[in-house]
Amino acid sequence: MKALERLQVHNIKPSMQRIAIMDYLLENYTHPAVDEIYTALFPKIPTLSKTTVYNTLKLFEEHDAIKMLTIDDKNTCFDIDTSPHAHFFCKKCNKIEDFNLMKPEQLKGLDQSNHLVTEVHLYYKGVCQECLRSEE
Amino acid sequence: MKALERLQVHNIKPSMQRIAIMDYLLENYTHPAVDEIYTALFPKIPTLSKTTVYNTLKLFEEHDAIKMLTIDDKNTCFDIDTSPHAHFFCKKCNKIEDFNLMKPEQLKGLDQSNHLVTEVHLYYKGVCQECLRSEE
DNA sequence: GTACGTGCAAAGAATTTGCAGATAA
DNA sequence: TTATCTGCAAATTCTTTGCACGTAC
Repeated sequence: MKALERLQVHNIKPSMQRIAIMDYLLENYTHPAVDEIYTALFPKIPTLSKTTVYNTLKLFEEHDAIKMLTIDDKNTCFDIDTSPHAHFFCKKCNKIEDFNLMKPEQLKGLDQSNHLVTEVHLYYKGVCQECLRSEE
Repeated sequence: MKALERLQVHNIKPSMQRIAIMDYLLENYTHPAVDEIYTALFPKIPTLSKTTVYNTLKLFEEHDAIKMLTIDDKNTCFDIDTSPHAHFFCKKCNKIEDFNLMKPEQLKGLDQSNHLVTEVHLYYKGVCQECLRSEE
């Protein structure tokens, strides 16, 4: 899917910067943080500012075009794949990879992809009962 | 389990501050962030500094006495329960609750605890194949 | 006395905000 | 025109670092 098309599908008004950022996300499945995107695009768009990257990613997320990942406590990362899937975070090189859901016996220890899995984190997000009530 | 005992089990040399912080974690299953712990303990220990809270939590984590949670991108939280379990993060009040593992049909939508689950995040952490090789 | 623990102040890094100029419908 | 988009600079927040003092064995 082309960047422009994807913006339109999610009701995001296109601009040069937005297309470039969406394009980067579509071409690079590296779950990039703000700085990676900024550094990659700056040579092509020398007027680009980090503020715009922040603004744009926030906008994309609000329109459900991307998903925010809070795996790495140093950097917020973004995923163009919004469907439910798991991730693997290497605590040494800090890279995030997509990961197939694993069977319980594969958790912890060495899995078939030869990564050493030491931690499993499962989070749900949403709105709790109390907050739902107070919204009425 | 008493705080002192838990420190000893994990080979952490006790001190007044360490006991107080461990005690707070054992008494409050709120998955507190640094600031919550600091604010709660400061009245009792007026000389306490945030640096010490940071140092202590880092030390606890290194000794596997607590687990760091990177759910909320604003605040790193800590969990005294190091066994594998799921969490629920309310995007409105920012509270983190323990959550039983849910069946797939309960994911997304309203579960039996009446929280509105809108996102499911599953992360694995560890060391990737490349980094394992370069360690040899 | 030596090693370790604590805490201040400063530095550093990630992110947000305010605002003014640029751009587009 | 009129609303929206962009980007600079400053502010804010979270976290780390350097260092000196204090404490304990």
